[in-house]
Amino acid sequence: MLTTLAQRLLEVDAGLIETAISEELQRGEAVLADTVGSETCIFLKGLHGAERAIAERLLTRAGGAPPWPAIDLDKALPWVEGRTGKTLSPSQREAVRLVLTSKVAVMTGGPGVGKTSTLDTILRILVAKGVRVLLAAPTGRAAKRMTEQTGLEAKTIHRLLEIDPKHGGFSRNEENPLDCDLLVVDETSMVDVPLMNALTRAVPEEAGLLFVGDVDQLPSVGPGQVLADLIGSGSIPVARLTEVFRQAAESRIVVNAHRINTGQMPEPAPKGEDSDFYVVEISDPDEGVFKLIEVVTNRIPRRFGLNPLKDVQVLCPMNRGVLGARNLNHELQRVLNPSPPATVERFGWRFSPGDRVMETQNDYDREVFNGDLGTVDRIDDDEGAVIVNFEGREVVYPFGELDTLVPAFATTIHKSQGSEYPAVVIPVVTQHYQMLARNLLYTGVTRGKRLVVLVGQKKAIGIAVRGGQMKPPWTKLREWLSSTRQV
DNA sequence: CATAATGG
Repeated sequence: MLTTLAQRLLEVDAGLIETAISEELQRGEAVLADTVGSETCIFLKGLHGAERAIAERLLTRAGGAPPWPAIDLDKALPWVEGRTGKTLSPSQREAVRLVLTSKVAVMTGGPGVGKTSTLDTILRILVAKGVRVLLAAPTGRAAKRMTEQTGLEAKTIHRLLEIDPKHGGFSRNEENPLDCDLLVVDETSMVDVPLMNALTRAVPEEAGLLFVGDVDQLPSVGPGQVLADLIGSGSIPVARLTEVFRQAAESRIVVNAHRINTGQMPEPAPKGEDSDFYVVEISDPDEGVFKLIEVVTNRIPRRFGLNPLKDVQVLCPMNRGVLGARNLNHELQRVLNPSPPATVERFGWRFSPGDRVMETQNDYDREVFNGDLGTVDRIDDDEGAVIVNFEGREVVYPFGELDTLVPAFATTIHKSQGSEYPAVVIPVVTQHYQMLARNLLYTGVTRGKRLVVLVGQKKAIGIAVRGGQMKPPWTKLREWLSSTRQV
């Protein structure tokens, strides 16, 4: 893909490009993948230069003291607990202490470990001390959720940095830095090198930085693995939250998420025992489609009383293939909403009352964000619009504006990042070979709150758990951060 | 050979 895209872009021989790329790699400069418009293109740029700049800025700051005065936690913690009515665990308190004494810090942990309440405590203390805090996240939904959870306004990183498409960059930079004492970034695992470069450029040197996220989730699709490198470098203080509060410790979901992370096959509960984690074995993809539909439409509703239209989410490693999100959307729509009273066909999809749908772009006017799930309420022919219900709120989509709406009976694991569902069904077959990886399966499995069902080939699950096809790391951020070559 | 995000 690299070479074909580069070839199309540069109109040169593929062999030449391969040579150029390997030479760049030899020299310690690498290839940077970036996007222009909707096309992913490859540019030969100094990716490592960007990583070095990030490392230098972070190391300079990490060496300094935070801009807020020392905080007496023996007083501050009881004060917060009195207001929230929540008591923090010892590991959460330690995380609060570490973050409040560090100018640059990382807070990481999986779902249910209390990242949110720990962050809330940190923010309450700092805001009460008059510290100017800014909050940001890489996606619109994550920013919206952060706003709801903290009661403070959070923006997408792009909006915070005031993206300026005309000049192809951000208005916020060294010359026009953000006005804050601390910038908190949530869902940092989704931030890639170019965005982190822009972000660190725009943070004033005196200000602190806190990166929150789950390292075990999928890395950014764009270049780099920024959060993993920040943690792996050993040069930045890391608060790791591991104790799981949300689900009982004996939850098979939690146990198996951990097993997947450590390269072990997920283990179903002993036969006959109640569980929240199941594996339905299949021999080939076509049988998989049949069994998956059976699981979603019959077995889960009957055994767990869950509604397949609302509670069950199918999460696929990819869009393509019979067990891809695209095909399963058609199949599930056919079975779950067989004879709707009305139908509108647009952009290759059918929309009917009862359909589960997803918005795929942030719409700040209608307050609907990329990844938000809704249900088609009705089709208004007079108005020429589809009316979609998002969590009790009616949103009107004129027929001509349905291009950002897609059926959501099935979606990709990538798109599910940052969402949770009562039940999750994940097809895993060797057809998904290119995508099979630990963090992909981990991310999918940890989206399920009450029930997870893998419909797959044992061989494919094995490939994923063993790490799939490992790509050589092209990035050097970790090395830049670890090295003593500080400015 | 596949995954995804941003905004006016």
